[in-house]
Order: sequence, then structure tokens, then C-alpha cells
Amino acid sequence: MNFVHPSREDITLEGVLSALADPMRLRIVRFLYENRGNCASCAEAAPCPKMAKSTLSNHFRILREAGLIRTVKHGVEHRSVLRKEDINARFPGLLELILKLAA
Amino acid sequence: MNFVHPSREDITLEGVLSALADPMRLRIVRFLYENRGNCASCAEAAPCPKMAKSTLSNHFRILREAGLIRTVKHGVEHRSVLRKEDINARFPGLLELILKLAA
DNA sequence: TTCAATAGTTCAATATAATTGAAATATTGA
DNA sequence: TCAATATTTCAATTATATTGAACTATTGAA
Repeated sequence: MNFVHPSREDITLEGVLSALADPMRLRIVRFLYENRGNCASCAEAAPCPKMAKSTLSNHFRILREAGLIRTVKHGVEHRSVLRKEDINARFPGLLELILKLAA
Repeated sequence: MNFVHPSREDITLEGVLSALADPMRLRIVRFLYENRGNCASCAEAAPCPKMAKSTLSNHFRILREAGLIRTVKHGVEHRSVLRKEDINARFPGLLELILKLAA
């Protein structure tokens, strides 16, 4: 169960936009952003308590495949960080603007 | 056959992002943007020649319902304009940034 | 070491959305 | 009146999202 992450160059605008177009995923990203570089488990970053685990897991997979987060195993948890540098290198200002506008 | 457009306040970030997350729709929006306020028929703004008419029509519907374009009948054509002012009033800088980054 | 608890993932089923060809609608010009 | 044009609507197919249930991996306690 090791995760596949796209390299920085493989992050696409289409992928980023469609990942962020979902309100639940945007809330996950905001949480990670405000977590300032710290990892968070899926449960910690969950956008709402009543969401099915499998749905949450799927949202994390979409964020991961879009290149927005990086996930590593850490004991029984899977911890994710926002790939802020990669996203800003590829699409400068986009992440911050979207988070600001979604406030 | 008159079109329903959301009012400025009803334009949502989610709607705008998911409308722009499709490469064909992004090309339509780019075309309209570069058209500088001028209307364009569906056929003129078509992102690729081989796309089915019904698919194109559906993309215009999605753009319209997201509040990105305004469409009016003009003879046998349905002409669309980008709702630049409305989008910028609601989400300042977003449209220009996405178009720039997608360049 | 065994076992239960925890955290996520995968699977299969259902529900929702996108794509397309074909048929329908509306407008104009001959 | 009729054919041409531009686009929409419809129905079928295909793709994507959501969920509960079963599965996997890791840890901590008895």
C-alpha cells in the first residue's frame, strides 16, 4: 500500500482545478494549509464528521493524484501534507487565491 | 427557448472552478476572453472541430449555469459573451490568473 | 504471542453526470 | 412555402462519485 504521487512537472491545471472544485476537498486543503506544513491524518483533516470513510479516502486519493497532497504511512495513520511549494512552483498564486476567495 | 443565467451573487466558486476544470470549456472561455467583450456563436467559439454539436451545446450550458457566460439569441445563432465583470466582482483576479496559468 | 482496536483501503452496488447520434425547434433567406 | 442553418433536447451508453461491507496493516495490551 504505497502511494503514487505525480512529480511536480506532472501536476496539471485541470487536475488542480477539478480537485479544488469540490467543497469537501477544498475544506481538506484549507485545513492542511492552515496546518502550516504539518501532516494530518485523514480523520484529522476530515471536512465533516458524517462522511463515509470510503468517500473520505477517495477524496484524499483525488487530491493525491492531482498532486495537491503528499501522503506517507506513519504507523496506523496515513499522514498528508499540502504540496504547497510544488503547486506554487507550477501555478504561482493559484492556491492562495482560491483559498482566499473561498473564505 | 430562453436562457436562464444566475445573478452575480449566485455565482459560486465551486461552479466556476468545475466549469473551468474542463480543458474544452477553458478553451471556450479563453476564446471569449480574447474576443474582448464581443459575442460569439457556439460554432465560432468551438474548442475543436470534431466535437459533437450536442456536447458543445452541453459545455455552453454548463458555462452558462456557472455564470461564466451570458447567451442571447440573435437570429439563428446563440451568441455568448464572457461575464467578465460579474466574475471579477465576485472572484477578483481568478479568471485572469487561471487563463494566464493555462497559457 | 495472541487479540482486539484503530486507520485506511478496496470492492461491489447504486446513483449521478458526461458524451454522442438522431430527431426536434426556431429563424432566416430564397 | 421550403430548404438551410444553428442549436437544443432526447435517449442510450459510458464514466465518475458515493456508500456499506469486507479486507489489510499496525499498534498496544493482556
